[in-house]
Amino acid sequence: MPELPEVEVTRLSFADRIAGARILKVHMGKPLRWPLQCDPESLIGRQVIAVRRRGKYLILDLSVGQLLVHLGMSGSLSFGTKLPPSGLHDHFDMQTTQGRLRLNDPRRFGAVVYVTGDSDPTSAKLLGKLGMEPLADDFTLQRFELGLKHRKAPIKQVLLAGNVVVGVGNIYASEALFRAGIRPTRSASTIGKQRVASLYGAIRSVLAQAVQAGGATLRDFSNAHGEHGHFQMQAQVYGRAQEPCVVCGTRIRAIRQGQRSTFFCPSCQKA
DNA sequence: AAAAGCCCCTGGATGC
DNA sequence: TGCATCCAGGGGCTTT
Repeated sequence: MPELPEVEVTRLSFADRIAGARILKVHMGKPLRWPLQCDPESLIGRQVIAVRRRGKYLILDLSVGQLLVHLGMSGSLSFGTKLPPSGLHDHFDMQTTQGRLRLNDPRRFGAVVYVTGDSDPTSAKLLGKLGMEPLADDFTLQRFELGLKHRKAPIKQVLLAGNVVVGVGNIYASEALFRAGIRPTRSASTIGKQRVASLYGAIRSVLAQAVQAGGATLRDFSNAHGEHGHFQMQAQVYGRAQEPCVVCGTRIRAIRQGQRSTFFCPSCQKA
């Protein structure tokens, strides 16, 4: 579920509150996508220094090592001193001196993985091939053009793949392409300079707006305070099959690309 | 190197 | 009410 905005909103909702906390107890529920890679007991006594984000991963820097947290499709984090009793889908529960951090993830595509640091092989495997951070200064139009240059696949799938630019998932890929007026099936390398520039701007502005809106809550996303996002109200094509385009009134169309649904306006996104 | 499929898993909505 | 089917915000892995 969570794309870059939801992960960033989650980070912002607990990073300051957990910073400096000492780990008191760690409990794992059912297996997640990958094992923790360490004895939970060994984390006790370590401090959480800071929470960073890389793509859709959260990185909890500990006094020794790091925890990589991924929310998968259905994961969400809560952090607080008065969380309700642990439930069926709570699969990671970490008590600290400043509150309890909990991952709820019904589908268990998410993960919490311990790594020793940036050079840990597991860290390299998971983070090493990630593309550019869309909201960072070093994500430039020139680098984006270069990234698309040799990609013949449909632009929607190149965005989703995450090896050119990270964080753009199924909702924001459709939204950014709509705002840029580009057909999702268009081969990435054949998009003209002008239109690549539009897409570049659209990716950055859509993601930034979504962070501002607290992310998108389609069914169950909430930040670590338990608050829902409302970007879904600003979605112009995602989930709007058969509804009129907000710009021209043409019916929004839904297609399948690589086992995922894509939404676009056949009139506003002609090429 | 890049592209296309296949899974992992649970639950909600829809249809018969 | 029950049961089958399809769909869902991701992405690593294997095979072309």
